[in-house]
Amino acid sequence: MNGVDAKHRLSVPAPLRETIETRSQTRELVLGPDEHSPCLIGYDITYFDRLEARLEEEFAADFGPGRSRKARSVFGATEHLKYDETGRIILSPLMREMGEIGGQVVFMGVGHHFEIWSPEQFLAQEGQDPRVVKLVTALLAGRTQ
Amino acid sequence: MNGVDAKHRLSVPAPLRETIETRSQTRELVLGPDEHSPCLIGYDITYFDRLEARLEEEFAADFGPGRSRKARSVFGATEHLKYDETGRIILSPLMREMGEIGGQVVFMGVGHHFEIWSPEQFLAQEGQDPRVVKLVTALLAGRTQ
DNA sequence: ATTGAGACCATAAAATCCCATTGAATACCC
DNA sequence: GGGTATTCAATGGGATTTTATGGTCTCAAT
Repeated sequence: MNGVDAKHRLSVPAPLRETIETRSQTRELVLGPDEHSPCLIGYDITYFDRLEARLEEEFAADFGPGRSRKARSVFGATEHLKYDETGRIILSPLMREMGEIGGQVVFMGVGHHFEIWSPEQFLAQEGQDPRVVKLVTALLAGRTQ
Repeated sequence: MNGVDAKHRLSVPAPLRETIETRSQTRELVLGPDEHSPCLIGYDITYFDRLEARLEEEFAADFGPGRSRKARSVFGATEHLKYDETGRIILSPLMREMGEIGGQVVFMGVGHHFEIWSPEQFLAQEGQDPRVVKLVTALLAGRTQ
């Protein structure tokens, strides 16, 4: 679990930075609101390209309102963030609001991308896996890492 | 049976390391709590990739909430750990807690992945194979192999 | 002036590396 | 075969590096 300080800075966990950098060769990530849950999702820019390609594939020559709607939902509220060698990003007020983010967050890898959760918000969700609930509960209780 | 030292280091058995390295070409493994038993499960990253692929296959173009929930349950409580040439990993407090791990552990291969048990926890489970119980009992009593 | 972003330096804790020791299993030699 | 070297796995301890995070300073925009 990582803290968000008074300047809204947030350290991206080093292992995550490593995969981002090996995948994309940049110190850059894309953040946005999740479609279904009160959390943020993040990924490296190569995955961003994949999302674009998927949209292209799905709609092809169709430039109707459906495409626009989908594009807005996928890309509309995203931000591209660079982090320096100390690995911190700055969360904008919008991101903090959309992710319901307070003073602490949990990074959760979910395969191709990752999620950023407020631990309290995570535990408030129905139907989470009990193992992950246990993990987040332990994090909240201060049993570290 | 291997010990967990004061720095929470744990030697991964050499034969297991060998299979991990031939399978994945890395000195890296994924650890997480088991779904049903109080133990940890571990696997190499090629198996991790397979889990990812299976998720992709199962949900395909479906990006609904079910997919997110499944991804969180599969990947959410896992850690990727590297080990050096001496073959040791560091067990985080959370992993020790979720695997009910104390000062000693038993590695148990179960096909494409392996399990890490506290010997006491293992013996406390109902319905274990008597031969394995005998083995773990012997290990606990100090009779090696 | 105030605010916030961004660069930079500082620090405590934790992870990682490196070297040394033990001890068991195997190879070797007479 | 019996005894002895040799290898390699597991582990202990210290030194070193990395990480997460706090603080300061500058600059630009408001």
